[in-house]
Amino acid sequence: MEARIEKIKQQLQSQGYKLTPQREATVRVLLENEEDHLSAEDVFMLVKDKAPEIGLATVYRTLELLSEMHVVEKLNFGDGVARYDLRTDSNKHHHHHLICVKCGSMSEILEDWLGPLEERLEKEYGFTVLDHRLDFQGICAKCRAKEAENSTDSSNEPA
Amino acid sequence: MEARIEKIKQQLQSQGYKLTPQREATVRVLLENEEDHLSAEDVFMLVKDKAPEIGLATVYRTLELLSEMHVVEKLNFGDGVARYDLRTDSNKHHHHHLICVKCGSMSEILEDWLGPLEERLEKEYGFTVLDHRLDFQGICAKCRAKEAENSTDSSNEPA
DNA sequence: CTAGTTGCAAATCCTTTGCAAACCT
DNA sequence: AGGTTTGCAAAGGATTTGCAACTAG
Repeated sequence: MEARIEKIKQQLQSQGYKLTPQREATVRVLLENEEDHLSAEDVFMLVKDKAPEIGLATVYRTLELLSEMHVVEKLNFGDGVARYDLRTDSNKHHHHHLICVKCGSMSEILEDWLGPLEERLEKEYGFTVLDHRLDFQGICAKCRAKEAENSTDSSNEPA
Repeated sequence: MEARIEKIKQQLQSQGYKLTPQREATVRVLLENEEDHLSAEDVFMLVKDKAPEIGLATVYRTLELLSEMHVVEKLNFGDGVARYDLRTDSNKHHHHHLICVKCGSMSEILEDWLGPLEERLEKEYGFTVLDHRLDFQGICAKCRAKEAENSTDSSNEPA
């Protein structure tokens, strides 16, 4: 973990930016919550534990800076808040989301199923893919099970 | 076109809603701009030509209503504004976007390349797919050509 | 030192909401 | 006539920005 912070520090400094305590605290929060998709507000809450005097604006500024430097990726699901993910490596972060419209849960498929499609885009459309986002909205296994037990079966064909 | 409006009118009425002149004007704007992904503000501007007295709030309310009725689809790219697309049919609207990070242009691939993936999700994850969104970010053919002519070639490997 | 950075509060942007008046069916 | 819908303006939530004070390198 210290190594990753050091690396980020280098990246910042190479662009003339400083790794302030606030920024370091923010990065640590992101490192400690790599599995989640934290919103700026989430990050703010968590950072305040480490550095209570930090302001929300600073968190926003830091996240934006890190985003520009491709240290984090700014994600956007349909819920009106931006979410931030630490990038695994400096380049690709290909994963897919399964968003359940019933319970709001979100899981990930980390496999990259899109390689072949990207090749087609390159060939058929002349489009160079830098990144992609694939979100599936639907009903998760858990909610489906719940539905099945509650009502015997009366949802699919109201016609 | 009149037929499609009539159909939407029916849908509204079947739920106890009315097709008011403002709503009709809004739907007409959407029909006349099916190719675009209009924001609420865009729609508002265009509707004002037909019905100058309309308010922005009404446009928002209408779009939300149409969205709930699955007449339009509310799209969300990362730019802080919701965009609205008329649905081609009442159920599936599977298309993919190619968003160019250089010029901001967006084109669509209407083919549905994801059928097989959705089957895998159903089988391997027990996840029922209702809808999906696949966005590719990258560089479009036009910008790539422009890049190639401007600089001879010096962008890929800064290391 | 001194340019980059911070915290606060005010400002902005998009979207939603309260309410009385106006309207469709 | 009665519930819906409208327009306005004010409220709301997320994010940004101005600015004087502060600090990392």
